[in-house]
Order: sequence, then structure tokens, then C-alpha cells
Amino acid sequence: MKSDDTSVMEMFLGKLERVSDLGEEDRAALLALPYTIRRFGAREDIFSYGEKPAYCCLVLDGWVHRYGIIGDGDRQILLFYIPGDVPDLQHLFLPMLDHTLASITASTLAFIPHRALYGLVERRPRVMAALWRDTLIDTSMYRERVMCLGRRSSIGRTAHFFCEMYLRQELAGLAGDLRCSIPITQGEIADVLGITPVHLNRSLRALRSRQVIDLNGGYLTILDRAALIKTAEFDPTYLHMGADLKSDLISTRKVLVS
Amino acid sequence: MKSDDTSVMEMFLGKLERVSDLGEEDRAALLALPYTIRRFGAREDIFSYGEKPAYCCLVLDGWVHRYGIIGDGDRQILLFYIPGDVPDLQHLFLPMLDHTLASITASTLAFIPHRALYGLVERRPRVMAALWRDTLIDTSMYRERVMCLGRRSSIGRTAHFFCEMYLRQELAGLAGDLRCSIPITQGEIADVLGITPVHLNRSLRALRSRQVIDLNGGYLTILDRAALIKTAEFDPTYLHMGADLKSDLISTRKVLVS
DNA sequence: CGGTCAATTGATCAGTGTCAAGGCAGGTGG
DNA sequence: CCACCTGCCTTGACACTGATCAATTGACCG
Repeated sequence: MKSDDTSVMEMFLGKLERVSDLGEEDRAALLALPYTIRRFGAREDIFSYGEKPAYCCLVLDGWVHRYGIIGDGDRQILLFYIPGDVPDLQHLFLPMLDHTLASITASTLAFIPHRALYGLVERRPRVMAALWRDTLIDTSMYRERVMCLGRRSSIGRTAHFFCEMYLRQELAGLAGDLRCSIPITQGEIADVLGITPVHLNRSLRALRSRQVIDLNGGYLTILDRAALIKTAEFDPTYLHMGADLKSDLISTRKVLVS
Repeated sequence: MKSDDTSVMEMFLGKLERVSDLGEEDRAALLALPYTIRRFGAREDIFSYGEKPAYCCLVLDGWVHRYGIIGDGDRQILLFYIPGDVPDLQHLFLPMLDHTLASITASTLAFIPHRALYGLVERRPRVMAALWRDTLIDTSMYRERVMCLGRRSSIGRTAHFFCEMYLRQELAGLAGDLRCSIPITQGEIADVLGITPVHLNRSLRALRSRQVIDLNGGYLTILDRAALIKTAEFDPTYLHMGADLKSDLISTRKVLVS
């Protein structure tokens, strides 16, 4: 299924332009990128360990995640991706996967051929900078994950996760008013936080009983912004969000970008 | 202190060429990069949280590391860098640091102005690819760190750390014969593994008493390769090392690159 | 020859994992 | 339309890994 509809690529463009400057021609070139749409059910592998994909995928709908397996089958989820993200841009220059990319919920993805992207980054320095930068923000989220797993308690990690997922969705225009979708199971959240589902459940109970959040029916409601941020020791710098951000979660006027 | 000596940049070139193809002109352009040498004592900050450096630094001698601080002052070391590494290439396109880069041991670094690198990546696609790729391998190491902290036991992390540091040094021509330098304290190793120094010490004791490694006077000796790899559940894929690698640690003929 | 910092060890404690059981909700088939 | 099934959530009891506190030893240095 091929399409010339520019609205798909506008999602990508939107994400890039929140943190990078592009010229008119850059925009046009990005909007003209060829792509193919594919749909996935919940929990289906998209690209697996060892593969060398020839496409990058843009998440149009649903949540996607990357995970690795250690030894006897323990899964560690590395990162979740939401609509607007291009989770595998990195494989343009690091072809072989050392982990697996998979859907979490039922998802719709646009696959963009590597060839088209190579042409773009070689001819358009600002597009190169924007894409490179996007892969670096990805890296930055991993670093924060390392901080979480290394130094935050179970409840701190849980709070941090909600801060991150709310803010990322808010930036993408998918959330607001301290309420957002968390369309995954507690087992999956536990797998990204490096704790057991049982223990995550207890952390959730603690946050709920203190009236910090409510998590119900796949939706998160942040009841006490300040308490959540404090519990998470959340510093949004690592998301490199753009200076003009207006957020219901973060009120500081700090310049976050670049 | 400025220099036209090409031997400094050859270190950088060597690292890039182990995993990327470059043409003759690319090589010449890299060797012609301007730089300034600076020396640091042990444990001095190089670029700090919030800074926007105008240089990338190439480690010529000594170990360097990146760390973040959470809330009340808990330090988490994110990654160690060894001679030949360019730890902050990423700040070309993500200028503001969300963590701190610092020396561990006394170190010598070459500072390359961002301006010179921008010119290079815009004009030389293969250099762009090589540098981008280098930042992506950095990312890959963070991913593995997440796996470690999320899923490996204390002793597994310890073994994994030794595998990684030995192999990286071997690749850089700084180690061989299952012996390498580990010029840092147990406290620093503990800080990267997300455990306490006391507990790291016990893990070390376990590895030592099982005759797996010896760590002494700043040197690591791997006594039982197979046991170390097994304890670490070490899979070197994430280092994307290059297919022609010959290692004293890893004997598989697996094609690891790309 | 103290002084300082790192390594080592022991004792105890807290946080998280493991095991097990029950509850709840949504989906399916009779 | 109801009964059952399945997957997820929730809770309790207990075990274990790793943290904390504290003291000792050892190595290097001025």
C-alpha cells in the first residue's frame, strides 16, 4: 500500500521541527519521502535481533517497543515509542539489530526505504542534523534509563516512567490536562523498569494511596504534579524538548533545547 | 598548544576505520583536522551539565567517564571511555549536556573544534556515516548497560563489565593475552554497575575465589575465559566490532559488524 | 612515621523477588 | 444470555540479594 498523502510525513516533520530548524526545501524533501503503510497486531516483532532492515519505520498509531533478551530468556524492555517516533532511524548507519523492535499495542507504521533517507542526508545538511539529533535524543533517553535503573528506587522509577511518558505524549500533541494513555500492561511497565510485576503493583498502590496518580482503564491521571515530579526526581533536560514548550506537567520556563 | 602532527588524528582514524569504510580523501581530511591538546588530572570535570561545548574531545591517554547526578547527589557513572574514543561527538548535534564528562585517571585529550567537524560531515558523506555510526555504537553500549542494570545480578554485571572493558581495550590495541589495565577504584566500578562498593567487593571475591579473574594493582587478568563469559552472559554483538576482529577473549568467528 | 584513601570483612537491615492464591473483566461459545 | 475461560491485577507470606553501618587492614605519600 503506497500513498502520496503528505499527512503521514507531516507527523515526522512535526517531531523534527520541534527540536531542529529546517528550510522550506528540507520540509518539501521530507514530505516527499516514499513510504509504505503496514499494520501490526499487538506484540508482534517488527525487526528482530540480527536482522538488517532496509527500511525505517515511523509510528503512526499505537505503541512500539524495543527489547533485548538475556541468557535464559529474561526480557528487558529498553524503550517505548509513541506515534510520531521513528524508532529505528539508527539502523541507517548501524544496520544490524542487537535487540528486537516490536509492537506493544496494535499499531500502524509507515516504512521509509533507507535509500531515500541516504539521499536526503547527503544532500541536505539540515535534514542530516535533524535526523542525527533525533537519534541522539534517543540515546539521551537510554542514559536516563541507566540513571533510573542504577539509582532510583522502585517507586522513583515508576513515577519517573509516568513523567516521561506523559511529557512525551504531551509534546506529540497526544495528551494534556495531566491525563494520558498508558495502553500497556503492568507486566510491560515492570519490564522496562527492571522490576517484577508484583512489585510494580505495590509501587502503584503506594502512588495511588498517596493520591499522586490514578492509573485505570489504560489511562493515567496525574493528581499531584509536584509530588510526582519529586518522587521521580524528574529533570526533563534529557528530553531536549525545545524552548517554546508549554506543558501541563512542567511549569518552569527553563530553556531546555539544544 | 596546537600541532600538525598527524599521529594524534590517526588514533581517531584507526577507531573509525575498524567499523566504517573511508576513502583516501576522507582519511586525508580527518588527518588534517585541527586540534588542541589539553591535560587533565584525575577526576576533573571536562564539560559539565548544562554546558554547550564548542569542541569534541579525543581521548589520547587515560580513562574518561560520563556521569549523572540524581537528586540528593547519588552519582551514576554512565560509561567509561578509553584512548581512541571520542566521548562527546554527540554534542555536535545535541549541544547541551544533560550530564557531565570528566576524567577518571590523569588524561590527555585532543580538542577538535565543532566547526571543523561540521564542514567535514557536510562535504564527506562517508565521514558523516562513520561519525554517526560511532555515536550509534555509543548508544548501543548504553542499551547494553540498561540490560545489565535491569536484568543481571551483581556478579553478572561485574563479569560483564570486565568482558566489555577488556574487549574494547583489545580492539583499540591496548590489551591482549587476557590481560588489561583497569585503572580505577572499586568505588568507581561500583558506580557504573549500580551497586555499592562493599557489594562489588564481594562479587570480586566470588570471581576471584572461583579462579575466574584476578584484579590487582590496576590490572585485570582473565583466568577462565569461558567461565567469565558465561557468568556475564556476554554477547559482544552490541559492540559492533568489525568482522575481521581477532580476540583473545572471543573466539567465535561470528560476523559482528554492521 | 603518621595520615589518607582504598580494599576488605562482618553483622544487620531494607527493598525487592518469588511463590501462591484469589478477584475481576472482557471475550467466546454454547 | 449465561457460563466459562483467559489474561491481568491484586494481595499475602516468605526468601534472598544487595544496602548500610562499622571496624580493620593495607598501600602509598609526604
